[in-house]
Amino acid sequence: MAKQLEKTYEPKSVESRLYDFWQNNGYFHSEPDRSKKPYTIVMPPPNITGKLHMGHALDNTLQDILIRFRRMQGYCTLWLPGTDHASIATEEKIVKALAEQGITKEDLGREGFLERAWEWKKEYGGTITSQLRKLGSSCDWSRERFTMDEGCSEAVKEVFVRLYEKGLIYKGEKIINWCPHCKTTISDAEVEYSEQDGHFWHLRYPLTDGSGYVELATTRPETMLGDTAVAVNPDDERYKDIVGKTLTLPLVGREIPVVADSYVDPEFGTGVVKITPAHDPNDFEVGLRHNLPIINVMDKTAHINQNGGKYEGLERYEARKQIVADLEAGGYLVKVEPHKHNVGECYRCNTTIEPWVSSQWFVKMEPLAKPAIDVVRNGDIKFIPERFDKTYFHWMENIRDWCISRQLWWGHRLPVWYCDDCGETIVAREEPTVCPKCGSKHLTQDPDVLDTWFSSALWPFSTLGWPNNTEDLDFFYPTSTLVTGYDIIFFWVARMIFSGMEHMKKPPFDTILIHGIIRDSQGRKMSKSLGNGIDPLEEIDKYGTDALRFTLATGNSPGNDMRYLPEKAEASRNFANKLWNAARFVLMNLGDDEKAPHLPEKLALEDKWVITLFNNLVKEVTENLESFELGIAVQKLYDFIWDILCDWYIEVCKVRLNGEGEAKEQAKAVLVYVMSNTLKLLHPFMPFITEEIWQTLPHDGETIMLSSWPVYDEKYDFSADAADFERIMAAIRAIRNRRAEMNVPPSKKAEVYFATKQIDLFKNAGVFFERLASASKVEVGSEWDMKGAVSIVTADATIYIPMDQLIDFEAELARLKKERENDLKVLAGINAKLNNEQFVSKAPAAIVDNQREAAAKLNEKLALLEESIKNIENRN
RNA sequence: GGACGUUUAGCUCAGCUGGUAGAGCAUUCGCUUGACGUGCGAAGGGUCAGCGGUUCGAGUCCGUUAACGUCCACCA
Repeated sequence: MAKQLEKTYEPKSVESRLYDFWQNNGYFHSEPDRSKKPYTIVMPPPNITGKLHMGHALDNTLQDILIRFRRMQGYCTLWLPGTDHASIATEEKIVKALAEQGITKEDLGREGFLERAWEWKKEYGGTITSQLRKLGSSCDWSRERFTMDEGCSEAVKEVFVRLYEKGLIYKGEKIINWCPHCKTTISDAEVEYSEQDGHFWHLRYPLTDGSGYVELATTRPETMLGDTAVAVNPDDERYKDIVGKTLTLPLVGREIPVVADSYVDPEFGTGVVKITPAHDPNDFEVGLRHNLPIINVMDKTAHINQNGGKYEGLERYEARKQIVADLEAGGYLVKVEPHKHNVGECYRCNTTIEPWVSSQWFVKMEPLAKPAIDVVRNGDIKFIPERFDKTYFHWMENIRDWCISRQLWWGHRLPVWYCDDCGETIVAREEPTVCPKCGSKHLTQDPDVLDTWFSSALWPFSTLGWPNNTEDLDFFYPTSTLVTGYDIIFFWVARMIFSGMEHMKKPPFDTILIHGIIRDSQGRKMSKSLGNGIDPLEEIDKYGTDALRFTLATGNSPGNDMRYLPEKAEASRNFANKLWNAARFVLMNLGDDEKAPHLPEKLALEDKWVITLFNNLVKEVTENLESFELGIAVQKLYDFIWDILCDWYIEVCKVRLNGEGEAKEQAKAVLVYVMSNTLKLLHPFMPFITEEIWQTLPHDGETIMLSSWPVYDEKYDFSADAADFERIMAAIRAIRNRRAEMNVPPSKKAEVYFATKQIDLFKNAGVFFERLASASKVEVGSEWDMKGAVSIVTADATIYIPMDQLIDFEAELARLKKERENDLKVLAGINAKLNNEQFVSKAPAAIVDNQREAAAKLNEKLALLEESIKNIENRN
């Protein structure tokens, strides 16, 4: 015996050792190799604040499967890893940590704070990447990048300056989404809407001339402090007379005009809308059209500011209470109704967003969106599944300018300076020393940083060296496949596409493989607040990395969510163990000096059968992987390994392995060949166990991960032999089936007689019936007179087992009749088709032939069945 | 208000370009068959949500209805 494996597979003793082996030998590393085609994946960079969760596990498992597959296929593969600085999330974490020490970030100052932040990054930023290693991720760690490293920062600056110079980045006084908790702007994409129970406060605003009042309704009464008009629809007859008049704003006393604007829906409410340009996006638009003043009544923590008069200093909801009370006291409140409405919240902290007018930096989207739409529309970039292109188009076609400035410290600072003397704005790659306009040396850099997604949008090329013309960039860009969840299509995917088109003039990737999210066993989203998250590292600890990966890949189809059930991981663990034991069996039968996997000259029938199936498997799995049907591929591997290889092939091989001589050598060779090549197919999914086994089997090369991917070969298609072996299998199954029905234990052997036209085939298979169908003796002839024996009818033979005493003849008769009834039903169906001229003339010939054959076989079988029934009925 | 997704065995889910349904788990029966009880052999269980259509033929294509879910949207 050459080598021995433990009885059960122990992932822990294998995984870290093999990962180190791969890494230390540089197997993950990649250099441009012009003799090969490139296959590139850039890893969606996890946040440095992150801890590995199921989403990461799925995302990276899928990427690793694709990369390992292509690497074995002979591509020059690069999987480029990295992390994201996650501006808001990280800053918040550090602020919290500081708070525990009683320090605010202002105490430290910008410099001091950033120093802390970098220290924090150094300490915790590597957590997630070390966890990714536990998953077996075969990325090129020597190329690990960080969105705020020198190169990425240079790319960010370059992009900012270029877009500014093209007029695609501008500064503007606009209404933006303000998070009073994070104290920064966020982009439209970062606002999440949720329906909430609120109120409709009906107010009356008196006309200044004393001729009455108008009634209107609002969900946010506190914003009235900033009202600068009231609007009605220009076609609304009811209010024709008051357009142009002024109202006196209650509590404030300001005179505000009544304006006519088609934005107002006369059917809704009273048809009158209060206009607060500073605190509502629609009102802001109306304000622009009518030249209304913008009165900002809130500060950045959503407290009323000095423009709010006596309400100054009140928090917005406190102010709401006060104002409603005062309105009521003043007779301005008509009524209050309950009202459900959509409230925008910050996607990071869930604080209600305050629309706010302020001066911010924007990316002009329309010119960028167009090429990004085209490249998906013309098929140069494909979503898998396709349906996500609809989502993408809808978003891209309706996109508004992207607010990119953030009032934070952790992130890429805007490369923008202002002249203290003349107010000139200077946008430059390098810090300017003098104002180009007035020559002043007093320049101040804009304090804001950029939206985190601004840098990740550049990820596919900034990580390859852009803006420099590097060899990497030239070879590996455009990248190949982007693997990510549908939840960040807008945040990230869309922005990478327009960035790639704008700066590289080429799409950043050709395929976007979209996956869903992993839910808990009840179908709920895993979340911190629910505490229902499942830690992938714990699952790895329990079942092994391969089992987790296998679980995530199985039964998962692109774009769809998936529930994580521990039972699935257990099943995967069992599968790994099954494979392990199959390998143990093979090894047990090998000598010390086995040759590398090869096929012998002479092959037995069962060899041809398994080789044919394996050859087909190679073809199918390869096709599935190439078309991103990973779940289907892994299912086929599971079925092949468990059902074909273990349950059948190994079992029939035992016959030869227990003997000696050439037959034994053949069986060994085929076993090693099939096993070792199957391991290759499985390797992308279960990298550790396959490597561990492959190494103990005879092999060429250092590692399975660099071995060559099996290729379909026509000369290994022995379909006819395979079909013959299937006839034997069918007979074995039929015998087992009948014995089970009759409750005969396997230990009770019995003689078996075959009446068949294929005498040689069944004669040669005699040993299989002895081994797998509890036969004590096998006789084959063209017919047998076996009255009283149990008879079993298959398409190719009638099988008699003389176990008279075990038979309940009545039950047996009933069973046979039921079988006959079933077969007749099926036959009737087939005949109906064959008698249908339409079917015969219109269906493909192969299908028709197939049905004719099936009918002929059934007829034969029915004749045999009929005979068996008669035999029992006439037994005396 | 739009758009999309899901609805297949008790549970969780596969099912690619249409040819009379599959897996895992669960259930029932039998098994120390020298790789594996994390196993072996066998069984039961589905009008593929409803209706209509296209087709020789539909879980698979089209329309429609219902339930659930997701995303998008400026109705104060």
